[in-house]
Amino acid sequence: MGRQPCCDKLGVKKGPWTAEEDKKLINFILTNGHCCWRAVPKLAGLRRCGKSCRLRWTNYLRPDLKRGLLTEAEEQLVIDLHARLGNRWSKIASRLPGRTDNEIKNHWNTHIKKKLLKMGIDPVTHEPLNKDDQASNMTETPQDHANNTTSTTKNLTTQTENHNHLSQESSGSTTANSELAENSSSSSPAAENSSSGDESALLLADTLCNDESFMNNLWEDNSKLSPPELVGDSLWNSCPPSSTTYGDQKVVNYDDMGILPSLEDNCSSSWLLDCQDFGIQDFGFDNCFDDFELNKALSTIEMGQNLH
DNA sequence: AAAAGAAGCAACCGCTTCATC
DNA sequence: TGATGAAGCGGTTGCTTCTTT
Repeated sequence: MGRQPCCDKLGVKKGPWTAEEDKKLINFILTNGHCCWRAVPKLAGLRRCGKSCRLRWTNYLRPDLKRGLLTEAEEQLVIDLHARLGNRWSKIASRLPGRTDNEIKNHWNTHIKKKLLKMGIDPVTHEPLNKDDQASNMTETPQDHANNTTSTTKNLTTQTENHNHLSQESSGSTTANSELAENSSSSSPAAENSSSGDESALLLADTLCNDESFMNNLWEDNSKLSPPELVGDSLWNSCPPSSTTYGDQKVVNYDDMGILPSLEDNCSSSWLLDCQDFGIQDFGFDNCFDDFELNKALSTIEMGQNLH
């Protein structure tokens, strides 16, 4: 006796989801939640596999999803995390709220991979493809340097002093990344390729990267180099992040940065695009938004569309 | 204007992990 | 402790859209 298939293959619809199906799924989940994905299609009146419903919800319908291309900062973070975690897309996605593993995986394969190859960096190992590239990397400007993973790691050592200062003041930030630290100790492709002489530096780099306040600083620098320009991103980057000053160091507050938008921000942008397609009343959300919030969000979307 | 090729992305498949009994 | 089922994950496929010729 083999394992039961996740769904009855007969009569189960495949392929792209229709607006009607989306509507049913959204209505059902928002009303009842998803106690058991296997039961969802039946209860929601969908001829779909539970797995398919879960995927559709997590990758496309979830209210807290962002839309649009990844920003430079997000891309850089993906590269950094990929160097440390490898193809563990869900782990990477968990560090980028509003982004799905599927989205990041697709973006990696279609954009970042090519970018890295163009820069002469092996997207698998995050090492220079050949020695010539390595030599050219040695002559690059500090700004170029900050735009690739290997250089980010190298730069980390130069910022140790600042980091130590910051980590003392921002208590508790390192523990939030315990999993990263755990993973990076052995499974990182970059780490695997490093010589034993670099181990202490890598350990230091790991420690630094595990410190959110430190990464905030890096991100802040990156944002200076390449401010988000996409209209779609402007929806959730429009609010400047607040910051806390530690001595002469300014640390950007994570939750206030565009890269980690609040749930409210997401609800009022990407998710409402779906509402536009269906008509928000169809979701039975009439009570969730007051008129002001709803009109504000919809007008924001319209403005964004007019810019295109 | 049409065809061909490339790129992007949503969705599927099958394996793994985790929880429960 | 092993069997089972549900959910999660990563690789892959295939459709749609865009670009080039």
